[in-house]
Amino acid sequence: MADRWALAPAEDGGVDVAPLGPDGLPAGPVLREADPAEAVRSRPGVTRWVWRSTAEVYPRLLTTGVRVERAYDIEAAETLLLGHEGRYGEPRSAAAALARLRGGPVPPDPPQRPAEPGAQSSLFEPQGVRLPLPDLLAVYAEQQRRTGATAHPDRMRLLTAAESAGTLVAAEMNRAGLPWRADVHRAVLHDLLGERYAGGGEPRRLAELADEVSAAFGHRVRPDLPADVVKAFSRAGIKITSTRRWEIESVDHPAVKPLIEYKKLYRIWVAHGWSWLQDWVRDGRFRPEFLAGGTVSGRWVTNGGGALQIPKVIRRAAVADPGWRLVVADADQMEPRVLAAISRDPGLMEVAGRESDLYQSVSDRAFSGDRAQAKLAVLGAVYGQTSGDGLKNLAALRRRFPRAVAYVDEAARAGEEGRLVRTWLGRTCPPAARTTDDAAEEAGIPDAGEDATDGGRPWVPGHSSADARARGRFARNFVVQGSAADWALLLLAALRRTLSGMAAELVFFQHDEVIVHCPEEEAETVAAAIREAADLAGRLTFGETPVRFPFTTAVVECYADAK
DNA sequence: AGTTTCGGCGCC
DNA sequence: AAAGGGCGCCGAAACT
Repeated sequence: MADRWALAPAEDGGVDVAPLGPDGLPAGPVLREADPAEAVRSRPGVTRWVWRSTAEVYPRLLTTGVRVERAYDIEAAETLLLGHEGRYGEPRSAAAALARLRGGPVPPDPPQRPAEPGAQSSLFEPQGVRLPLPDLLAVYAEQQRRTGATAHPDRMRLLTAAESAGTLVAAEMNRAGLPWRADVHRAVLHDLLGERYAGGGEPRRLAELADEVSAAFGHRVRPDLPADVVKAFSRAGIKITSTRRWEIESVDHPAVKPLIEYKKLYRIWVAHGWSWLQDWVRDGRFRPEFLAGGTVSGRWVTNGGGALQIPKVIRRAAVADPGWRLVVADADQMEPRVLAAISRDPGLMEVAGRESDLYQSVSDRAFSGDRAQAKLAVLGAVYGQTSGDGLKNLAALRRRFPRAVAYVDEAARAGEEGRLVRTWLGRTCPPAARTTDDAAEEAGIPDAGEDATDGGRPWVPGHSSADARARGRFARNFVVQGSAADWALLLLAALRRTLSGMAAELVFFQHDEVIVHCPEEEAETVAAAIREAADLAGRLTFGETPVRFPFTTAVVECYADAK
């Protein structure tokens, strides 16, 4: 039996399936199956299912307990391929890809569905435009051809496979949910915010803090209204341009302390308070909807629930089931390790080849042991800091790690000039909006796989506009953040494979952090599996380099105890 | 009245 | 010490 099959839902609730040959072309007749789950279950030898969209097919399979080993998500691949071809903005549905292939009118992508609190059903609504299997196969064959036409077909194949694996993990995590104790959450809220008053107004503690702020100003001020606060400070003879915390903190006024406390608690109340609990927690699970590849950099997003922004104090409510544990693992100093791997800077690779604290090692070499300065310098280089101490420290970083800094400088320059910038595997940063004439004269695309350095000559944002500089910072950050996202996908894929025979489940993923929910006796195996997956992902993503990707792993009952 | 943008802050 | 990159979320403000 072919190890690769294609699958497309049919209009009668069944599915069409067809075997594919090694070349990706159909290797047998299209078969109609009445039961989608049975169609998959009865073909255990299939190692990769090719389908339009994991979100269309997989949630339903999971409800019947059917999992697949690998997938190829045609629409995820289309997004990556269009980006790589410099065609960001073109519709990326399979139907659009077919229209481009056949020369018909290209349908626009359907509008994104907004988040619906608690609507698990949304996972089972048809998403996007269904395509008959033969059409799907035509699009797939064309994608294979386009993949082969990229500068590094092997990397692009790895990227589309990794992104597809990500869609499987996301669907499985959406189904599993993060173990969540509503009673603990309520206790935390009561502890922080006090009693709720009838009528849905502010809880007691917020009302008290608002009164304190008003008392400090000598008149009624609503701390949740920035305009009100700016006006109140102005009346008190203090000029502020915003009510951001860092700006207010430097002000000497008795209203500052209760105001900052108010803002902190207000945030928890509106974003992760009682209504959040009502909306997003059911049956002991927090169920956000993870969306793999939701951003151009490849980072995931969640639809609803703010799952990637859970405040630390609220993590107290994420508690393993009785007899189970949470294995919480986050990558140590991911950004500089990724920068070392993509820039191939010898000094930084050597430092990143150790598992010990990388910022400490960098500071020993370039900052006389001042770890905080070293960290700021590295993050400043990655984020494109333009002023302050970070800039000064950047010079020290550049002296010791010239190739690493030159690498992000070159990405920034390319971004400013509107050229395409790619991650190591070929995920591509959208260039600034420009005319098709501009696009036509594109040449010399910098590629993470090429030597992109220029001898370490500092790059300075010269006479470019503020807009161009912003694009430069975006591109500078993209090569690191995007390559990190690529690596994280490979990590998830490897970990998912290891866990497939166990009771353990991946339940959370946040850029450089994973949580696995597992029986206590599996915890150490899981922790080891994460470490192995991280190193495997490093080798697969970036090739053979000395760079290591260590994790800090904690086996806990409660998420809040992990750090 | 309904929709979009803004300000601010949470996480990485 | 200063205010760089990404995202989502909420209510208020600013619109149509």
